[in-house]
Amino acid sequence: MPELPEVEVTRLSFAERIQGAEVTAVRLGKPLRWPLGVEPQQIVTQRVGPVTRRGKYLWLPLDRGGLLMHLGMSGSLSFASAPAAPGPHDHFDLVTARGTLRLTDPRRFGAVVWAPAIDAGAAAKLLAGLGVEPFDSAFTGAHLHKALRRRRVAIKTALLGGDIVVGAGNIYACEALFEAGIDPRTRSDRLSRVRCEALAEAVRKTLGRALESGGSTLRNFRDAHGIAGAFQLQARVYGRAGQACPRCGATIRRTVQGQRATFFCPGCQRR
DNA sequence: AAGTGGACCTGCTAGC
DNA sequence: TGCTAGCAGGTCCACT
Repeated sequence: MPELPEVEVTRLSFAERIQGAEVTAVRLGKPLRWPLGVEPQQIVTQRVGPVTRRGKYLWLPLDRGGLLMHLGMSGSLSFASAPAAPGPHDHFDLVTARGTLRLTDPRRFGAVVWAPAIDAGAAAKLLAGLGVEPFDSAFTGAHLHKALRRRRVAIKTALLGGDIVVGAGNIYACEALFEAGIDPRTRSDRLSRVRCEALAEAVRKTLGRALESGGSTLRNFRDAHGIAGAFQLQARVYGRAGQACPRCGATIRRTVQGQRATFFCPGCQRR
């Protein structure tokens, strides 16, 4: 589910309200991807600081460390002052005086992990190796071109890797490549500098538009207020195999790369 | 170093 | 109507 826009929309929807709140209880459901890494009791009485995002991870700082959270494929966070009784897919509650932050995640690929600091322990390990932020000034066509020079994998696969630029998952990688007019099967090291400039711009534009739309809701994504996203309605290739390309009218195709579905227009996306 | 495939887990849908 | 195969927004890890 959640790619960078969904994670950022989620962050914006509860960060201000939870900041400064004291943790009064922690409730764990079924195991998530990794163990919490601390006794829940150790978190109680700590205060929540400003929530930040790195790639698709959220960092929730506490007085003596913090929690690194990931929504996996099917996770979402809610923040409510009077939460319902936990359901079968509610696997983490951070109860505070201001409300309860709850991770709901049917597939349990998500995670909540304690670390003494964002650059220490488990957090450091998980965040190491992430690429640049797409909205950072360091993310340029030149950066992309330099990184892609040593890669022979298809550009779609390279974008999804997250070690060059973070944030574009399967939907937005497909959409950005469409935006840039690049065939997703193009070998990374064959992309010219000019096309890398176009791609960097397309990634920013695509993620930016999704952010403005509140993210994409394919199945169950909601922000912490329970609001669904709307970007999926403006997706131009993702999930549209067999339909006409909105730009050139050719039939959109579906293929598989690295065990993930890829959607593209054979008419206006070139190698 | 870079690339590949498998692993994690559950729910929904299309098709028989 | 009921069962089953296939698919889903991520990413870590082991292995070549």
